[in-house]
Amino acid sequence: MDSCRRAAAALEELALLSELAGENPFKVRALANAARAVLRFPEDLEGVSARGELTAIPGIGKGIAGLIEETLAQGEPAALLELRSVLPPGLPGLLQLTGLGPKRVRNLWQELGITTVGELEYACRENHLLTLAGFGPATQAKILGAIEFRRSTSDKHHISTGWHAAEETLAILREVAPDGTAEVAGEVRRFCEVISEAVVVCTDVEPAALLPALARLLNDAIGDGSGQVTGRHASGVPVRVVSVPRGSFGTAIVWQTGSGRHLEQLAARAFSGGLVLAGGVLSDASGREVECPGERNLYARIGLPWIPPEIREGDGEVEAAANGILPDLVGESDVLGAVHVHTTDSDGTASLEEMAEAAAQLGWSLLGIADHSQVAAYAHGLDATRLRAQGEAIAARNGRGERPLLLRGIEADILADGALDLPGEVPLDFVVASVHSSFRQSVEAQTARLVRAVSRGRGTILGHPTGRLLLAREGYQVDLEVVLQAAAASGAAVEINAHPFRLDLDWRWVRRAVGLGVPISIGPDAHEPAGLADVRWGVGIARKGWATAKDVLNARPWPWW
DNA sequence: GCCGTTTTCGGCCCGACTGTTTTCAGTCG
Repeated sequence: MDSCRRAAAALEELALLSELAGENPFKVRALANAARAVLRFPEDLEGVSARGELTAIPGIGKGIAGLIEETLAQGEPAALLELRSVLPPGLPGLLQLTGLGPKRVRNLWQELGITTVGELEYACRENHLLTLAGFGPATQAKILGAIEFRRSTSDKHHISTGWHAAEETLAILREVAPDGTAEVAGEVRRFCEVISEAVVVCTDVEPAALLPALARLLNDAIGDGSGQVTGRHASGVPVRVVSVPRGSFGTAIVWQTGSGRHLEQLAARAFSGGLVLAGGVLSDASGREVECPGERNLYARIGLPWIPPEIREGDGEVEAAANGILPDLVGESDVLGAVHVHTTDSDGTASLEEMAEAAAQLGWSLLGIADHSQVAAYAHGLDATRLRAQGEAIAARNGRGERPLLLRGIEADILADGALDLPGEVPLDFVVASVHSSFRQSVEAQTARLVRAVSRGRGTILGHPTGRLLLAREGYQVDLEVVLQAAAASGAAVEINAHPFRLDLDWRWVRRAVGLGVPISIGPDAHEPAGLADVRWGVGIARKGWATAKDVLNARPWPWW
């Protein structure tokens, strides 16, 4: 499989650079298609190549087969090296900015010599872009805004990135101190959608061994001499490791996990009980440390039950804990399955059967299939005929009594007039109403479209209700309060789209939805079998929003079945 | 660059939106 990934990476970069070089767009697409085709190819390419059967793979012809052979033989095709030497290395970075595509990047480079984000920003501030045909003041301002947005978010990371950095750090700590304790803390443990660092607390690590061990994983790792090491994971996430004595672990991990407000409230309770909680240490009146080897010890010392990390935001949880009314949060084991799953019928990489099989392996009893609707032609969206055929395949499978039970759904775009792109009169169990993010209308117009989609009522799930930071562009903004009210009135659900690169529902809105009785639907937006596990981000955010099992659509029988 | 028995040439992914135009190019999903 490694050969597939290498070939796909080479073809993908070739497609990107060819596009910047102004190649025939159809050739560019052929390269990109081929990259996808080999990535999802189930067999190692070395053998296929040896048998001379590369061109049997759909999307691979003589030309691209040659490129793949070059990649297998010498690492990278000559054409890629050639393009890299011709194009400035900063150009692909410019493409990352919203509003800049290959044509404009190429124009900026050739006409103004701009090859880096820094040069582009300078040119915007000096009004140089106005001299280019097709560039006006609005475009220049938009580009400047995109640069500023990127800068303001460059130190923010999606939780999945932080999660992986933390897990790799944990693995190293467990290796160097097999008898010690090491746990994730901080924003990752609180399940913040967007994190700025990954924190791990550990015990029993030889102080002299800590830095060298972590330096294997982290760039620019430095120790502060008191057991704390900081560095940067390859993904860009800053990592901080705090090493403490066993007796201090409970206090330390509470201190490193809670938000500032949560800790303030804990400190206030400690103080009223004659204790001092400060600087990650709990002390008695005489200033002596009160040992707490586990979190429960600390909470118990200040008269509280253990509080789940996800809700340690200082948002009422301390009071609820004191009154014994903490919610019994939904857990991964409560989830019966997932909705919003794609197959090869649209832009997924696995068939209906393969996705169902992967869901069965997770022990799920239901799986909601939601391929794209016809307007999403870029994703090979389904028209009425193909949707009906898929529905029949689903009914046939369900008829054989196989598990999981498959639900017939569709991810339908909300069209410009607010209607859903539903292909004809095809029986469906549910609809994911998905906001087309290229629709950048006023807040009122966007909100009205969502309200109209949600008002279809039961069986409707509102997908992409809002962008969190990673997608927070103007066009996504809607008045969620109005939309949630409409959902509450009509019985529709609101989806936490838990795609690994975005979470489309801020936990504060999850909590509001729970308050209004609007069901939360957890959609992994999985395009491949492994993606089904991404439902964990949805569960985490649901927990963070104080959702219990009864609040989550996927954790209970659907009322409209 | 890939594909195809109605095609070996002429298609290939469509619709909405924005900003720049004054009929359309570029971007996005």
